Amino acid sequence: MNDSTNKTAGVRVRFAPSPTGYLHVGGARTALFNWLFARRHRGVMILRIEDTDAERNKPELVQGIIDGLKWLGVDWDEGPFYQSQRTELYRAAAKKCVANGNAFLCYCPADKYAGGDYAEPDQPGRDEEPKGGGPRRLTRCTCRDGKPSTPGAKPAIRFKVPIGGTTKITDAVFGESEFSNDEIEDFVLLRSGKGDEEFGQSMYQLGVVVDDIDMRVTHVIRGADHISNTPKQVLLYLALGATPPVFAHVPLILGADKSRLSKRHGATDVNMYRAEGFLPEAFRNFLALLGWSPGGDEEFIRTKDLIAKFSLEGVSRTNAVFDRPKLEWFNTQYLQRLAIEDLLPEVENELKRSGLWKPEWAAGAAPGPDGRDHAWFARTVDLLRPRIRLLPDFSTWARAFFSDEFMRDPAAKEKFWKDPKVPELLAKLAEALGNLKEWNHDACDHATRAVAEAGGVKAGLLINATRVAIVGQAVAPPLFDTMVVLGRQRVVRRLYDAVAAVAKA
RNA sequence: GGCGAUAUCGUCUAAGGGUUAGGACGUAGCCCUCUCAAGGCUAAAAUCCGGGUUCGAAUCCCGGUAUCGCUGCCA
Repeated sequence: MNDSTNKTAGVRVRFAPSPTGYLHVGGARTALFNWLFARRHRGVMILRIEDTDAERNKPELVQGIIDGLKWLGVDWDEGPFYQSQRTELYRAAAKKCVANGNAFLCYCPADKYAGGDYAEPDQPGRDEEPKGGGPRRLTRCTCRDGKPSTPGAKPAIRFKVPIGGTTKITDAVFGESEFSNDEIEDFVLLRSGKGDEEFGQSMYQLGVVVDDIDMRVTHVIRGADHISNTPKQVLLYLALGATPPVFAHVPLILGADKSRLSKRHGATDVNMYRAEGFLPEAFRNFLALLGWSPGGDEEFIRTKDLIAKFSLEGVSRTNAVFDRPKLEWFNTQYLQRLAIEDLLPEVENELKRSGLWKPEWAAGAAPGPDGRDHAWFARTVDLLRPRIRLLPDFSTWARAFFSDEFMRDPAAKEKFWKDPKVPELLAKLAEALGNLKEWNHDACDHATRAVAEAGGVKAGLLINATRVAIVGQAVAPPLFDTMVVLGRQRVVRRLYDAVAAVAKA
């Protein structure tokens, strides 16, 4: 393939999103690959905002992209640079191309060759209009021979693509491919000026190349949708007297139906996964394995190992389907396997968000009036975590552990309070627990089983009924661990409360 | 339509001429068990089709098909 991994000295990569939307999972994956590559080679990661289309860009979206990257843990060493602030650089480069005969002034009307009505990416019309059979666009503009079609109009600058011959591109993941120059149109470098401007903003092809040269980018790692653009860019590098970087195109991420991932496939905005309560490291691990493999059988790969193992050679050439169930599996794995001190801050944030957090649970804080402190918090989270799927479950599913205001699930009552002996048993248990000399797992265990036996029922019946009584749910951690963590007072109180609740019903 | 690329279980992928084609998610069953998870075990499940090359092809070559991308004064 390529000796890209040998050229590790001075690796410089960039992630270059366009603020026309939120941070898409595809973009996030591209950002992650760039970041892993940079960190792997102790190189430099650059963030560049490609906002040269005033019509479509929304500056307020930049913050969302940055938030998404930060959540993902992808940081950068240089930037963010904004292309909208670098206009002069592009104009100078375009003029240089005109001067050295590689570009020309084009006076054609701006919409002369437009392929049709381009709707927003996620709207239905998009894929239908410009498909096959559409209007044939130009490859060679007549203006290149100095024959302006509309003299007097403001010109754009177009690249003068060589007639005949081929342009070869080398890609670290796709290998070599060759494009016939006659298939490459005379693409626009610089938009025509509006008002009293001589020229407008740069087009994509010019902007990337000028910036990648200026920022000394060594490896261009980006989505495979740019493969077809690459020959144009190679031509531009040559015209500007520069050496092309190593290109590494990464396969696209598709939806479950194997079509391009879009909103109708569900969440595509990275920030939605944060909002849903996925752990960033789990998301990162999942994303890293979409289109890349370390070669072996490992799947649970911590970030530092991701960095150590990442290489362009391991990048696949086939598009990958975004498989949400697997993402969820990664999340539960991380929820269970993370060091407890790494998980605690995430849970703290979640409880703060839902208003259940108490300051005495913070590290180093004095215990609250009920004796609960940071150690209690850690024990409780540890007890809860095997059953948690997403962070918000701590606030909803596990609410009874953090608050005395909780509801008992009607279905759970229906299932485990059916037996007419339940109220009497719960009352007896409350009494027995109240008299316990010690409050620990085994003491609770013995007391509970004794009450069940005395009442002539199987222990399981009482245990399940008690679970519903003290946490309100059919599903919770093992009962006696739950009792210990809740504390005697709460357990006894909730048991009597349950007896009353049954009586009322 | 043209050009480019890709094709291994439903999904993510390993195997870069010789393996019973491996692992993971999901699915099904069993074990564990106070619920539900987790965990353990087991099962079903793939080399797009057709030609070559070769003693031998998932792997190399050609054709077909399918899919994806590009084909904008979008990025």
